[in-house]
Amino acid sequence: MVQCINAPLDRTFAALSDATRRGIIEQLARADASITSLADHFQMTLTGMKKHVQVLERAGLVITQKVGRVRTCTLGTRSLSAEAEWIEAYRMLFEARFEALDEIISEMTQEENDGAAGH
Amino acid sequence: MVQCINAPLDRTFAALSDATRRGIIEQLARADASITSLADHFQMTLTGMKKHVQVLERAGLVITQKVGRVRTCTLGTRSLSAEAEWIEAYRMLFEARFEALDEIISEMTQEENDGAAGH
DNA sequence: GATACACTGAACCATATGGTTCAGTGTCTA
DNA sequence: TAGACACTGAACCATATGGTTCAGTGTATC
Repeated sequence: MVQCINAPLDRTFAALSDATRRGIIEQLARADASITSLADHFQMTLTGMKKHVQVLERAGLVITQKVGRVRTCTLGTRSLSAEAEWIEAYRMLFEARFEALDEIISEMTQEENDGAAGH
Repeated sequence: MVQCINAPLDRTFAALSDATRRGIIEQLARADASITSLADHFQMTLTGMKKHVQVLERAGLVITQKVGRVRTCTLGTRSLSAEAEWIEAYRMLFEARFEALDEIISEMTQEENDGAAGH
């Protein structure tokens, strides 16, 4: 196996693959919130919301703390740097391919011009 | 519902949440490959590999073309810009929170200093 | 102390995911 | 034309996901 098995990356991308969870993150970026208020906002049962929050928590994107009977959700301490890095690396590869293509094209153009000069 | 339902974002993040699929992308960044060669590289059945490639294809990350009996997989035309933007927006929110925290802390320090000066 | 509130856990359901095997179909190649 | 090769599709399996209901447990509040 060549590919690196990176469970945190797995979990984070999986956590981000759901619109509700991305919405929760956007919501928490504005202000901390309880499970109840989030469930209310996303029109979902408490239990359903708790599951989403757990997924986000496992991915390190959200931190929760229970005080009294209220569990407050806060944006986590991770800045998604590993994920940003992966995507950035991909984009660089992607750009590199186009640059390579550009090179090939310019080489071809060069050859064409040389060929034209030769005639 | 406030959150934006963004199916492409869903599909891309879901596609990236699997280490094998990230490996396939890395592999295709080096060179185009057939289903067979990918299946071989990742020690998986052809059928299994085809499913992974289909997931990547649906997410627009990979393009495939069948010539003769060989289906060749190429890196897609998408540069993951929407995904990079989402993550960047998140990181800005994240940083903003720390800046706000910094402000609060500096305000607190200011007050402390003022208090010390008052004594 | 009764009642309402906020969450929790178990159980259930439908569907998706990640993999397999097996039986084709179509394409090279000797 | 026979055989090998590359893929495809259906069927199956175990597990995960995204949701629900229902029955608690613990905490505020009147």
